[in-house]
Amino acid sequence: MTDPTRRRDAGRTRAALLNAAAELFAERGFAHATIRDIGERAGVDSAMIARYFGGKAQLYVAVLQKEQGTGEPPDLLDGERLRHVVERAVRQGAGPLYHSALHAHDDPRADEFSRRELHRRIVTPLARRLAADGADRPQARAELLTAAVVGVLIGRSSGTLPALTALDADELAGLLAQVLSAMEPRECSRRF
Amino acid sequence: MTDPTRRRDAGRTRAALLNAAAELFAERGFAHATIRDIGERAGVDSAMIARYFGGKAQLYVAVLQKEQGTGEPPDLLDGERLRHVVERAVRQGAGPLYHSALHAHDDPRADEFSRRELHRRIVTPLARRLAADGADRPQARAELLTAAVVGVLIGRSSGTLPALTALDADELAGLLAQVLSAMEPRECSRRF
DNA sequence: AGCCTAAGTCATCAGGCGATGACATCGACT
DNA sequence: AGTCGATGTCATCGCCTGATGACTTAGGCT
Repeated sequence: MTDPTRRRDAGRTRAALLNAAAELFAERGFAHATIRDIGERAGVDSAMIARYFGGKAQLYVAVLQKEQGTGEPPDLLDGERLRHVVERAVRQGAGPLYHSALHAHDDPRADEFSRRELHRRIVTPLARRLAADGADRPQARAELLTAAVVGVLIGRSSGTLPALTALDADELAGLLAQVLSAMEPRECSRRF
Repeated sequence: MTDPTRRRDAGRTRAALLNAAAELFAERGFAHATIRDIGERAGVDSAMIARYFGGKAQLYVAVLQKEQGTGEPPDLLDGERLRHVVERAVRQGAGPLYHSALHAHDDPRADEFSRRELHRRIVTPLARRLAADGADRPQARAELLTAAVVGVLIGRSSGTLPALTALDADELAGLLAQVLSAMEPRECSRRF
C-alpha cells in the first residue's frame, strides 16, 4: 500500500487477506465476519477473496490450514498446552475453530472442515488422555470438556460476563485447569 | 386456525407467537431465528410480530419475561436446580437466555435484557453460593462456570460433538455436577 | 516502445433479513 | 342492517450479505 516498490503483489494480497480473515473469524466466528470487513481490514478489495480463495468458505478453510500443525497436539490437560491455548485466546479472541464447537456454520464445507479439525486438535487428544487415565465414557467427557472450555473462551469475549473478561491469562488458565481436572478419575472424586 | 368458533383471536395469536418464538430462540439463538420462521411455526403471518410486540427484539424480551419467575432461583450447585436446567435444555434446546452468554445479539435492547436476566438467574446465585463457601474470586468463578455450562448445553445441540449430544439428561447432569464442584473450595483441591 | 497477462477496481446481481403500510375481512355493537 | 374498530393478509421497502463479471491498470517481457 504505502510501499511504492510493490504496488501489486499477489502473495502479499493473499497473505493480508489470510491474516485479516484469521483475526475476524477469531473475533466474531464465521457467520458474523463479513468478506467486506475482511477486505477492509486487509486493505484489499473484497472481490480478491473470490479470486484467490474461491469464496468465504474456502478462505475460512485456508485460515484453518495455515494454522494447523502437522501431528496431533498434546491434550488440554497438559498444563503447557492449556496455557498456550488460553494465552492465544486472550490475545486474539477465541479462534475460528472454537466457534464451530457451538454453532454450525451456514456453509457445509467450512462446517465439515471445522468439525474435523476441532476433533483432531482438541477432542481426540483429550479423549485419549482420559481413556489412558481410566475415566469412563472418555469420549463424552472429552467432548464435554471441549464444549466447556470453548464456552469459557468465547464467553470471555462476549461482553456479557465482565468478571470473566477481566481475568488475565494466568488466572484463567489456573481456573480452567481446575475445571478440566474434574473430569479425571481421582481418589477424592465425589460421584464415581 | 381449525377452530371455527374462534377464527380471530388476538390473545391466541399472541400466545402462538410467544410459544413459537420461545422454541426457535431456544434452538437457534436470537440472531439465527427469523421472524418469518417464527410466524410460520406459529401458523401466523410474521407481520403480527410487529403488531403485537413491536418487533423481533421486543418479542424476544417478551419471551424472557414470560419465562421468568419472580424471586432469585437457587444456584446451579444445587443438584435439583441443575437437573431442572439440564432436562429443560435436553428437551427444548439451550434456551434463548443462554445464547446471550456467548454471543452479543445484534439488537441492544435484546442484549441488555438478556445480560441482566442471565446474571439474575444464573450468575448471581452462583456467585453468592461460592462466596458463602469461601471460594476466592467468587464472581469470576461464577461467570466462568456459567460460561462452561452454557458452552456444554449449546455445544450439545450444535452437532459438532456427537458423544456429548448422545448423553441423556441424567448422565449430562452428573458430569456437569462434577465440573461445577471443581470451583468449590475442597480439601483435596490441587491448585489453591 | 509496445503488448499482454496478472492484478486490482467497480457496479451490480440475487437472496435473505426485519420492518412497514396499504388493503381486506371479521364480528361486536348500536 | 349497517358501521367501524379490531384482526389478519399481502406486497414491498431498505439494508446487508456473498458472489460475479466486465472493466481498468500495472509492469515484466520481447
